[in-house]
Amino acid sequence: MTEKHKDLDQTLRQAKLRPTRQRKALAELLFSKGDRHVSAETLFDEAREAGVTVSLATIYNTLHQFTENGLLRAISVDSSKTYFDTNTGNHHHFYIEDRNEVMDMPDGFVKVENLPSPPEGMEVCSVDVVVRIREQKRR
Amino acid sequence: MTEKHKDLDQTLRQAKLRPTRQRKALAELLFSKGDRHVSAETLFDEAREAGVTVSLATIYNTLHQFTENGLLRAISVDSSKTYFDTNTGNHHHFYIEDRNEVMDMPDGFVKVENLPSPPEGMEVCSVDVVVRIREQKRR
DNA sequence: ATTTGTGCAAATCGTTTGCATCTGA
DNA sequence: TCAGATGCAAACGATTTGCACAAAT
Repeated sequence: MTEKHKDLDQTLRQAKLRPTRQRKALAELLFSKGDRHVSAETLFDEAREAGVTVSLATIYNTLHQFTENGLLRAISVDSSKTYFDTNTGNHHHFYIEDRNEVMDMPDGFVKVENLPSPPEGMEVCSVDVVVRIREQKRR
Repeated sequence: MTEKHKDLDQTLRQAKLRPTRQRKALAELLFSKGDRHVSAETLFDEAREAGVTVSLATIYNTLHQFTENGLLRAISVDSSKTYFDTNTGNHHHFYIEDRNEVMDMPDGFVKVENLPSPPEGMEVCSVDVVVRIREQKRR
């Protein structure tokens, strides 16, 4: 067993998930090439291309389990598909409207100020900023 | 014909939409009681309760036409349903997670600073801030 | 041996579409 | 009159679910 595989096993165990063949394969696709944004469908295609056999149902299960266990973060930019971000840190997004694509914003300095406090008895889960962008119209 | 109806006709004409029975009824539901957030389904139910006969297809058509013509604004807070806001001005939202409910944030002072500029050749359509909130866990 | 995960196909949910019919200008 | 609007039911795309079978501890 390679080093890489040991790491993946670790990651999965830490997330209290059994390191099954499918989960290891998906974890590798997701976490071994920097920050990524996937949808169930794109990950499914990618898995197929990589020769990994997984069902779409398992892709959905896995994405949700990874999200619940802090390995992924879900983002809603568009009301039709859910995207998952491998960067779970505090940061915001660009959303390219015509291309249905999510991009991380180089973070560390975006600041949201003067937020009104939430209604009585409510607490803040997260503050999400989405900057919708499109190809510049020629003038 | 009442004053109110004349106003609605005006609004619709300005939006280059024929003031049909359905559109007038929906416009009245939407615009005669302050700022509101509806989904196709909630508006549909509301219309039924008000004794207005409209099909769900027409609800969807109308919501989209109103949006394209600046009478409504679409918001994506949750990746499953689309919500429409009768407040088309520049403002942001609270989203109550457990209740699937959108609330306007009292605006005028929320500031987003230090936004990185969009990638070359892209322009900003909008900057949307969503603060996700939930009932405070008792301690 | 027991618990947990997987795959398939059917089911669900929000939304869209095609098309025949109706309505407002 | 006739472009534009409406309603219905069927079609859709993303996601979920039920359940029998397989794999991990």
